[in-house]
Amino acid sequence: MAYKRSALMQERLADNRERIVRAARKLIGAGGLREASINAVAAQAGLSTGALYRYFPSKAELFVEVLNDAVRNEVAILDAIVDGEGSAAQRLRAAVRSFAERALEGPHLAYAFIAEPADAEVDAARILCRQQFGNVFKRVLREGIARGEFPAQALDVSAACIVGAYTEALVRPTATQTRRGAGDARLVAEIVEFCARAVGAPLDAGGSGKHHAKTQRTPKRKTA
Amino acid sequence: MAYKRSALMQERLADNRERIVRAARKLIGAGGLREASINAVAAQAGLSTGALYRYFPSKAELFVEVLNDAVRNEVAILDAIVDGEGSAAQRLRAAVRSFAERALEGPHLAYAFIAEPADAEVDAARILCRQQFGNVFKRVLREGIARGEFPAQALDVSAACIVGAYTEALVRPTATQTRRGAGDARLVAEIVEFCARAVGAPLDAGGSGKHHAKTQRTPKRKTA
DNA sequence: TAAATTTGTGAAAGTCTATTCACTTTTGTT
DNA sequence: AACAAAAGTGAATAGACTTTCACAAATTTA
Repeated sequence: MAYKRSALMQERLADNRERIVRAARKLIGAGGLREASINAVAAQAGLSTGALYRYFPSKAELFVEVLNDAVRNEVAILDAIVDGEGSAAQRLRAAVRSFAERALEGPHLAYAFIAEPADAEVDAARILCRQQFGNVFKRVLREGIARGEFPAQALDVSAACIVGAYTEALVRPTATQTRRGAGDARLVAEIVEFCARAVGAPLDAGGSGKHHAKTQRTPKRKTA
Repeated sequence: MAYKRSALMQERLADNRERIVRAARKLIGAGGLREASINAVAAQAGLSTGALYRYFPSKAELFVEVLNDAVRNEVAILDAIVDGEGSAAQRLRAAVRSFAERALEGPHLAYAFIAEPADAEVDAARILCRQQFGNVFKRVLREGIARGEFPAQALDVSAACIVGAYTEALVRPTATQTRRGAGDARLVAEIVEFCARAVGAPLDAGGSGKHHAKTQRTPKRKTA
């Protein structure tokens, strides 16, 4: 009779797949794509190299999945912020801050996902991801402009500039091995204000942008 | 008696070296680091692979030299603009515009130099280069703030954001295979205004930033 | 428990490219 | 011209990977 996977087996397979993805994400987060060789990923996941190929046809496809997972998660968070309460300026600030804070938690991951190139295949996926980030910002911008909060501007250019601005500002210190923790809050605050000014948002009601009511709490990265 | 290189030979060797560097730059410009294999560079330079190693000890060192050459050239241009006439805001705009325009001429080159990672060695060199770009912008910012043209802000963060903003805005369309030429002027103008607003510069006297006096002509990339 | 089928293993094969090196050609000295 | 030294060649080497595959272990059916 035909072979049928038991429920338990189903679960174990799904679990393996999950563990592979997580292993890859962890390694990328720790040391960029450079550190995430197939062997390393397999070892980290507690499987043999060969087994990996039962779950993913190639390294590239594995990475694309890792990328998409992470971005889906990220975009969901940003979406929630952008579709939330408050003025467009407030929401824009909250979105930038949220993204920046999480990026600082896993700098290599952010870098790998936004900038570090790999196969053509992965690159293609990444471009779509960047656009997804851009789209979130475009939404707030469009709304802010419609409401008269921001001056008229090219949405796509501004959105791309925002993504680029904080990417660079976040990645540079990473590369320079700057000590973590200390100046992070200030760094994030400055990036937020840079972006706010850039889109022509009015000054933050709370003052200089350093000590103001925390309108939106930044959720932690999903762990499940 | 000891071997002594004739003047003619000296010249030819120097010429070869130069040709290798140019070949590498050309290939990188055409298709990024990916396309610039040692074999390809050698062929493009009209030499054998082996010969290349008489001029450079490794691929990484060759790339570092290409990078430094290009950046030195670029920074010199920006320096001239930043140390020139006019308000800080005008000079900042001119610098961003100049950089953006030249980057659009060789998009892959700009990308490879600013973002595309390679060996640790090349990466290290690139970080220094980015800082050099950042320093130029920091100078205008500091001056503008001192003069009361711009509000107080973290120089290093703003400078990094500027570099990041136009990098992303310039690179994204490249990756997306957008048609060149048509929207370029608009793209550059929008990026310039984004950065100007971001540092808190007053509105451009010339209006929306699209049709205004060309205060500073952008020099072409050096060809010699 | 035996046969059938799927899953897991890890050494070996395949791939891609930087680097080397035995050899040829060219250049400089006597 | 004859010899020494340097520059140039490109096939072979080398190393770091991904990917495969013959085989072992585990799981499902009868």
